Amino acid sequence: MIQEELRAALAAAAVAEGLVAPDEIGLEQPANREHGDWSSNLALATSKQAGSNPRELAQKLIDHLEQQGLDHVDKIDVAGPGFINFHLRETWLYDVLRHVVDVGVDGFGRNDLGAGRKINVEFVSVNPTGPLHAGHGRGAVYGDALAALLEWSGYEVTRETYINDRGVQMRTYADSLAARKAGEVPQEGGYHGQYIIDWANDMPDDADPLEWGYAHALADQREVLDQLGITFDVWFSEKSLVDNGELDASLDRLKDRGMVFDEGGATWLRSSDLGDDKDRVLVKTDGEYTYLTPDIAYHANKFSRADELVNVWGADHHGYVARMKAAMAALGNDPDMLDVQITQMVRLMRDGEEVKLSKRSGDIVELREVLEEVGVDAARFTYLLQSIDSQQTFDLALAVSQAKDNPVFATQYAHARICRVQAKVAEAGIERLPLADVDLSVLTHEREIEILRTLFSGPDLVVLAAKERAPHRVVGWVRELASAVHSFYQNPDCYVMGDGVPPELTQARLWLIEAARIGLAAALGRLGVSAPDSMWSDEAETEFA
RNA sequence: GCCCCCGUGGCCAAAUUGGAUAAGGCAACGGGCUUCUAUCCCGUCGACUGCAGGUUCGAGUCCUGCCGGGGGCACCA
Repeated sequence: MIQEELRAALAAAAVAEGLVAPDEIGLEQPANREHGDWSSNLALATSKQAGSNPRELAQKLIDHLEQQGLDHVDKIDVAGPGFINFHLRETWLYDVLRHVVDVGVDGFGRNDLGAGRKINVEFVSVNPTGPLHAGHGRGAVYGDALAALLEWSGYEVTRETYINDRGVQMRTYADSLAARKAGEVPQEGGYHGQYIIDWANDMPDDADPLEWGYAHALADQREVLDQLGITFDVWFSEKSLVDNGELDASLDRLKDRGMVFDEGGATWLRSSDLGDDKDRVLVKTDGEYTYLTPDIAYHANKFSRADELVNVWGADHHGYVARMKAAMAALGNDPDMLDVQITQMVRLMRDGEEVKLSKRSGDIVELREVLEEVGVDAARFTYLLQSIDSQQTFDLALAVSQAKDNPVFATQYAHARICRVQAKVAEAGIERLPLADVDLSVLTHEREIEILRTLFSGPDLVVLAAKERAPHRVVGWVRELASAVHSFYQNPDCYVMGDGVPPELTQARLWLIEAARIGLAAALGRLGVSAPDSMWSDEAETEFA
């Protein structure tokens, strides 16, 4: 593609000028179009070693570049402090269009960043002691979208969740169910939610509260995750690690490596030697393990199956990161291969009012209720709108509104509009000719060029988003593409067919919107959001007509 | 007290990970459109990027110290 050619040309120019070119030559698409289509900071980055001022150096480099007779390049100039700006002919964007059509929805954005490395993405991982809440939805959708993004980028991905199916919380939960079943109030520190009362009512008299409660909670969580379109490759049981001796084995390994000591009747991990603020208890004085201990065995297990680990944790677990990394280092794993992503909190709003409690139960709002109110597409898209580093406001009313300020609607609508135009054109008996037979050089309108430029930036953005573990960047991109499509669609000078639109232009525009459709469908698909052919059901359509 | 995240026009926010003149949306103001099936399109107004230093050719972005908001600091999970 064009940027490789330009990079190679810049590298050659640097050599010709007697400079050592940086490993990665800076080349980007400037925000301001007056600065050309591509811009390099090569002269700025090397002016020191050249011992000359950046603008003069840039001009010398340009002299070398101009001798190379580069494809698509119209002119090259120096700007600002010493940027080298390439102004291209539109022909390079027609190559972009052909490429997008060639790779299609499945191939668009696909890249080899991961080079087949195995990566394990662990998310959700909540106690099987109750339903998933609205807040859990963010981590769930983020983890799933991140996994898809990594698959897109050439990783071999395992989607995994960890079930804390043993220990104090499970017993407390079972006791709370039993208490409600007996018509009593759960003890201090027990589970007091409305759902415990409901579930206790459903529990058969002869059921074991621990087993029944576990199965019920798990089934409940799984049902909602299924609705959300999230499927795990592995549901990993904490209990299994204890039962099969893996936990003791990892504890022994820590002891053998001298990372453990006894004090005050408890067993401690020397985590303070490895970056944690303090040492941590592994085995309590009562002989019970802390939460950390099986989790260490679990992470060791994951490292035996994958090259890299990603954990998606809620903000309330951030204090736990340092000790887990320390534990991995203590076991001889590379703590840098454990990447913990912390999701900040979600505030639910409806029409400007904060929603704290469930309408149905009066408890915390369940994820199920969010899905019922806004649907899967809107829920997924909305959860993914912002970086997980910042707190989120999720407006339920906005997520279902059919207006352009609803990002989900606007984005899906762009896809639907393209489909409607394609259908309309087909109905008119106009057939789309093979791309090779179509002259794309008639695509010169600003709106057309904007779509092509956005499409071009997609694949690079996918790589960046995968590196940053930031699916919201893909959301931002697809919104931008949708916006470019709407502007094109709305502009009377850009009609695909109709009076005054020459057949050649119709043909070129049909391919243009098909390329845009591919970009939209590819990105939405990876985010787990549908790309509809129409925004309105058949009934509504009839009504409107 | 210590740790993590955030702080960008009146409000919600983006910024190619250190680039040029800091996107876009809401609201306000001024025009226009009624379509290839949909509540739109174009323009104007509005920002010492929380504060103070530092590094750099260049800082919203990196470093230090403050201020403000949220979350966390268990032999709970």
